[in-house]
Amino acid sequence: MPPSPIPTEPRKQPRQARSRATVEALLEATAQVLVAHDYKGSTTARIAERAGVSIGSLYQYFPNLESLVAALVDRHAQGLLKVMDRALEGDEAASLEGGLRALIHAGLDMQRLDPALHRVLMEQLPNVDRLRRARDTSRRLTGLIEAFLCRHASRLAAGREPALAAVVVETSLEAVAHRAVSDYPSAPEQQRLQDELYDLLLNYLTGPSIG
Amino acid sequence: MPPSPIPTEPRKQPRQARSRATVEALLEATAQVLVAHDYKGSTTARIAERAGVSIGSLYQYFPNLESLVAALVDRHAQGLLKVMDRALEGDEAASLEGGLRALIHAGLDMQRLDPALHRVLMEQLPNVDRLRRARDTSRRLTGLIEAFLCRHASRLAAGREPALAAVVVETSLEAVAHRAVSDYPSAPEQQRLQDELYDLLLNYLTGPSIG
DNA sequence: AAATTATGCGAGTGTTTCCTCATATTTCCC
DNA sequence: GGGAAATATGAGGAAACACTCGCATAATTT
Repeated sequence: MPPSPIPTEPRKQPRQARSRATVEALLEATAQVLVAHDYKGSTTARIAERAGVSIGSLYQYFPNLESLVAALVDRHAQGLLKVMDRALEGDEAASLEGGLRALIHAGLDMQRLDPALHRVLMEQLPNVDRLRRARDTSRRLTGLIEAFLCRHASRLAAGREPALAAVVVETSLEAVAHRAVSDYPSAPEQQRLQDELYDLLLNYLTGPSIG
Repeated sequence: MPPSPIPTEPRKQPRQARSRATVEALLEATAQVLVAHDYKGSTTARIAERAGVSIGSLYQYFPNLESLVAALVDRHAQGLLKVMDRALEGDEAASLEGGLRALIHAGLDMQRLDPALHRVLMEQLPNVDRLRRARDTSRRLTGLIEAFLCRHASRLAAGREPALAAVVVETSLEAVAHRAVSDYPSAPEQQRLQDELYDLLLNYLTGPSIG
């Protein structure tokens, strides 16, 4: 039996500055508790306590725990898209090589924004939510990359389809960046992995297409 | 505050055939419940019920819920390593190209063994356990790949270090295979992604090293 | 400054969960 | 066949949980 549909719409909008601060504190506390205790250990009581707010106030703005997490996911995804968009629309992206460098830099930044939070959000959310929202941002991310590749279609290897290549690039970029940040914390190690990532993607895009 | 240390050692060994069947049923039920309800919804009562066993019996062999999941993780990891090992020790791996094909095939098989279970185990486990165990198998997987690359060191691009390359190969292989299986269920789509993956890895290993 | 609206509070309710323990049944071994 | 060891049982204690509701306080409006 798949999990039942859970309402994730916010209960009401904060109107005064005071309540906007409360909502903000709740979101921040949710992030912290999520990181500290995993999804399963994240309880409404803990979140309210961390936010310095009463349980009642929490339920004033969020109908349930899931909606709080959903709001956090949305905000985080917004940040990711902004980072990636800036990278692919900047001057550096005029050349394929420059764009790739910017892309990799952005990929690492995405992980570094709040690596622990990123991890929990990507990995631990209940599947319903996670699949819908995460896949949606992932798709939009892939779309951005595809547009970038199309702009440099002449540089791509013969037979390398931008749509498919974008999926490959996005997936391996995120995975290697993730691993670099979480498994190789030292700066020089990260730099070497970053260089390898550049080789990986550039050779793939411009190298011979065998498939 | 990081999650507290939780004992995950099995409580006692089953001696008779009957109890070995009980333990087996519990593990199988854990897998099923985990897939059906996510980690957060997986309760001891549900697992025992699914296994056709009483709660008491569950606690006879496992000190807590986490230890059950840990046992399942170990068993699954064992399977993954076996699949990968067979691929890299077979005749196909005599050439770099053949080995790569076998590697990719194994990577996809790893996902396909029990994709839903694989997913939950990879994504939803509490961090303590997950980090320790998953990272360990990941490291051993990387080790297998590194050994394979060393055997074909003469084919690698100048400056391509096997140890570092193995990390890149393992990470992107797993990520793209994961995505192929879970996002592109149709056979032809998976085949195309498989071909792209081959290009990605081969061009990376043998193509020019810019870094 | 009174009335109205927005916000904040937290003890309490009903449920779910983990896990124990006293007891019953089965298997083993002499 | 009989005693000992292994295994199975499930009611129930204790704690944790999500969420409500009646009331207090603060801000805004009139």
